[in-house]
Amino acid sequence: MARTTGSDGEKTEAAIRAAAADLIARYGYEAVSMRQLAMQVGVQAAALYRYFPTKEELLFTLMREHMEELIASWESVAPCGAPARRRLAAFVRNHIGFHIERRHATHVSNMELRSLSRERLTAILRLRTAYEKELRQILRDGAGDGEFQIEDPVLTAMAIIQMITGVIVWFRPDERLSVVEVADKYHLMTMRLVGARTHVEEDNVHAFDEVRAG
Amino acid sequence: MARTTGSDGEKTEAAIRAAAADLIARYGYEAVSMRQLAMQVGVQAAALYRYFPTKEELLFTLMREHMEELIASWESVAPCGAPARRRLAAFVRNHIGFHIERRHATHVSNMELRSLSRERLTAILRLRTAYEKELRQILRDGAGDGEFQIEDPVLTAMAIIQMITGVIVWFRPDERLSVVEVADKYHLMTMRLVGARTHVEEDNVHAFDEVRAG
DNA sequence: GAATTAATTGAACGTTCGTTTTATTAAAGA
DNA sequence: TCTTTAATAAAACGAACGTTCAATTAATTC
Repeated sequence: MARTTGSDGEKTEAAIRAAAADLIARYGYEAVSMRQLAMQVGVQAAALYRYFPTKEELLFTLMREHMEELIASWESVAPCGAPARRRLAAFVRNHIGFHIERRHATHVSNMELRSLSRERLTAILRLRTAYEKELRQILRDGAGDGEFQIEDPVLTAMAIIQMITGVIVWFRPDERLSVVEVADKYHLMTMRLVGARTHVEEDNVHAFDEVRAG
Repeated sequence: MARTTGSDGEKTEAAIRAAAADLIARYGYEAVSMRQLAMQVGVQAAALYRYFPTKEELLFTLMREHMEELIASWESVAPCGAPARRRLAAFVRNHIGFHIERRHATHVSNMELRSLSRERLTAILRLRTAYEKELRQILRDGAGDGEFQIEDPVLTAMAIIQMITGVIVWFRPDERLSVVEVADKYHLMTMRLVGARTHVEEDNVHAFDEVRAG
């Protein structure tokens, strides 16, 4: 056998990415073999090497693109000139919406850092740090304005990120809470956490919800 | 060669546990081979099978004992009759202290659930749920008393656990913050998160700090 | 319709995996 | 001291791993 009828490089590559994110999120990078991945895609293992030179390069591609898309997503909704509490609201809501939408890819990006080589790990961490700096700046601005009560913006940023990223561990679609409801609750908890004195409703731009629900 | 001079079963088993927690935390369960583990211990791979029948049983033992010790640790410091805000303080401080002291084992327990068989996974999740229920009850009690402002105790418990467990991702000893300082900061953030109105200082039993610093 | 390119198969490579078996030596007990 | 038991080494097992290569066929181009 050789080339199959209806075969298409673009479709195959997309199928590989999707299957890889799914399998790696579920079983872990090391536990998933190239043969298992190929079977999920519906091809032989050798066919994967037409699209990705090594297994690790495939992992790296998934993680890098996920992080780039996360940053792009934030840049597209960030209310730059707005007060800190509104920017924080937008950050939390975008983060939760993005991560719930891409649970598999997020799981991979969060869990498989140790499977990357030094240089590739550095590249991913650079992206992650850039993203986290956005939150730190919001917290610092809010603390400076007196909107927030924060002694340690770096530690608080860590705590918030871990809290709002943790949603993917337990959230399952079609359960008691919708994405918007979950985002609402985390938004409220975040505002309390940073000691914001204003009402949450005022800060809710609903930009994310409108776009995603659209 | 065969039995080596000075060899001792108890010491070897302890060395295997320590090396396994260290290596698995760093590289992941699937990525660590029995030969690699044996080399770290200073024995041949076959010797490991005198102490653990399979690789997975070794992983399971590490995770189960870690969870049991976590629960025992909480039971030893839990101020049962105390008001909710003091119990919450004790919970957060014990959790952070315990997890920082056992970063490797915690990492394993949090990251390697997917490498367990069905039955073993169930056993670990049962322990984890039992622990989380303690926190949920504290939140419910506090909400009932009016000490806390919480609409969704289950979701809030998840958020708090993820936040305070996340400390092991970034915390390194010998850096700018001590364990007690980190616990202080997380305690304060948690109290804000649950909408506690009282001052944090009153709720701080310092039991954990005294025991560990002793 | 012939030539070229794109996409894939099937078989094979050497390596490493978890695990088992057997033999061997140190320590403990009589 | 002799016997027994505890602890380990050394070698080997079949299976699975990531990856490569040559052959083969579908789609595209001329």
